[in-house]
Amino acid sequence: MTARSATEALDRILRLSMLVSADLARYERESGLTAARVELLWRLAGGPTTQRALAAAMEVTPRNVTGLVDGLVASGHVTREPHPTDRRAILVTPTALGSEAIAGLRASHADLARQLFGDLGRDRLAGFITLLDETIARFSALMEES
Amino acid sequence: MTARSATEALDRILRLSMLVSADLARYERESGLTAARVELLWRLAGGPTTQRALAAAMEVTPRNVTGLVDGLVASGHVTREPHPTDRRAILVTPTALGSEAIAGLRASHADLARQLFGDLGRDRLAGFITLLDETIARFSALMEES
DNA sequence: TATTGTTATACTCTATAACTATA
DNA sequence: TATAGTTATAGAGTATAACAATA
Repeated sequence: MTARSATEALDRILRLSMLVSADLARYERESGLTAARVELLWRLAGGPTTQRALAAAMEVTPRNVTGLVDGLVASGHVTREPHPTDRRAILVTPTALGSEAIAGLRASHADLARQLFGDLGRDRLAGFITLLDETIARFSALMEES
Repeated sequence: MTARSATEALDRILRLSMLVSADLARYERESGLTAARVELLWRLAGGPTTQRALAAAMEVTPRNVTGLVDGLVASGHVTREPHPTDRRAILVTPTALGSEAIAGLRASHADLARQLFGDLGRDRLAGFITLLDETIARFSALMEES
């Protein structure tokens, strides 16, 4: 049995990241949405949201959100509604089409999880999640250092 | 002990993907290169390459490669050299600066792997790699279906 | 005829800076 | 004075289509 190296593990993580990206790209093609617009829609799941809050959540400039919302308004996924108490602000609000897209995202996510891990077995799944959590914790700590 | 769900595992994978992206973004800031240019440089590790081959490898249009190479020529990372036998073709060739950047990428990769998995222990590391390989295999199969 | 790379054009995401309307 | 959003401007990545030079 060959000893496995740390680099081999990192290579696997990178490969999985690429697969996740490819899967997202597939969803984009099918839905006609782009990654940034999907992310914005995803963040509307909790209800109508101001552009300022979206910019903060997405870690992007307010100007950028203006453009993304323009696109989603044009495609019919959201509308700009007046804020009930603050006349400066706008509530980005999903339309029926937008809500359907969000529901589709959730369903697609759950389906992928089932197909990837549905047959894994309880104990191995728990062990895998533990290892992933440890990796995430170390990675996060490294990112915060720099 | 709570039963862990497939969705929890997929959420971890997505979180790790985001961390990988963030780490790449950090490298971009430090090096002054962009993700697409880093990927192109990375693919020059095997030696000078035609733009056509780069476009095929990166799954991107030839026109796009023209722009990326323009940028890397301007930053001094590569030069365009004539192909020895095909006068239509160009060999994108790393400069000393470009080769240094590629070496830096490799070093940074190895360092990250050591910091993430260096203390994991032989058996747990081997088990983790096995789980990751299984996940990659299932994911790849799913992507090829669609 | 087919291939390599470029020019022309266009769309999206991203950023900074200046500005308007409102708080 | 501070905040929410827009206009103006710019750069990077991406794409298609038409074209020149070469194979």
